[in-house]
Amino acid sequence: MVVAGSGPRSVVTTASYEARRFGIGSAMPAARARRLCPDAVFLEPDFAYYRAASADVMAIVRAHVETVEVVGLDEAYLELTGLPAPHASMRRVAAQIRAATGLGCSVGIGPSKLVAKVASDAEKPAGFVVLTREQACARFAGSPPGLIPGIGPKTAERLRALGIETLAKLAETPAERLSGPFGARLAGELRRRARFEDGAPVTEERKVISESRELTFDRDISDRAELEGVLGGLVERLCRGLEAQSRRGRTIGIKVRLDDFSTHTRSRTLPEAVDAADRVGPIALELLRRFAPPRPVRLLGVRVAGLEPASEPAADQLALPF
DNA sequence: TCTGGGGTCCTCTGTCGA
DNA sequence: TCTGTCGACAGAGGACCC
Repeated sequence: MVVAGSGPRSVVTTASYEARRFGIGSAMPAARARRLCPDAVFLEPDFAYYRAASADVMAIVRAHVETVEVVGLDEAYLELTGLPAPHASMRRVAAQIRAATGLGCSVGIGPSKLVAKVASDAEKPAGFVVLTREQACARFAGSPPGLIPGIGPKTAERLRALGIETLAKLAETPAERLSGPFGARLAGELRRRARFEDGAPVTEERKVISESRELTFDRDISDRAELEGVLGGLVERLCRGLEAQSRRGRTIGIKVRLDDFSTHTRSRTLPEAVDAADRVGPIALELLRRFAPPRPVRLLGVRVAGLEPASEPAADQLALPF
């Protein structure tokens, strides 16, 4: 089974383990997935349903653990420090999630978020892996650096070019050798992560700092008026969302992806935060007109950043005469 | 056959005021 | 009064995550 949109440019949201055996994976173009496995059952994603299921799962998790850091729809870090029997607790949580929702989950337990994350990925689906930092180092010594969250395809490729193909090799590579190509900061971070050293706390609150709406067209658009019409619709959608959440922001931005897949952003920061379409719209429009896409456009997006609660009325602010 | 949507964070560069 | 330095901020691009 493959979950993917039906449009000509849709990508795979996820795929069952049976489908993955055909080489199908997340973010792959759906057209390619169809060629790899024409007999697969293709389903349209239903994010409203996933959000509801996610809320059910997270409610169960929160009933057992005080500090929960939710990362996306299907993942969360739980602070287990202080729990009398953390392993037994997590077995109970997993069993309760399955009983209440029919959904399985993978659990990774470790001294840090990094170890826990890699442990939980190690034996999907329905894994239950407990590791110390030292055990993680030993178990994944021969694994490629890309196993570590934060080391993506680009960084992995650059490491490969340096002859670094395993986590053990990365961990023992002198900082000086890495700081040339990666800079001192990233070099240190790469070495630390390769040793599974991570002190990041489990933080309950993830503050939202931007919100956006974007759309990839079924066919590239060159017509200015058509683009401006689409932009207006995106602004309406975005601002309805912002107003519903009582959020507003100071930085208005647009995103344009051209037919050569190059991505361009333009933004402007205002003296005061806004959330209404009649404030955001004209600025987005001006940014688009000024950018004047030099090639057919494949994707158009609009974004409001520097978000703050819209609750404080402007009357609270002192008006200084100039 | 190409490559979504919604986010965060980092880096680099330019500008401006202290 | 002029100049150099530094930090904050804005803007752009890119890597990465689910």
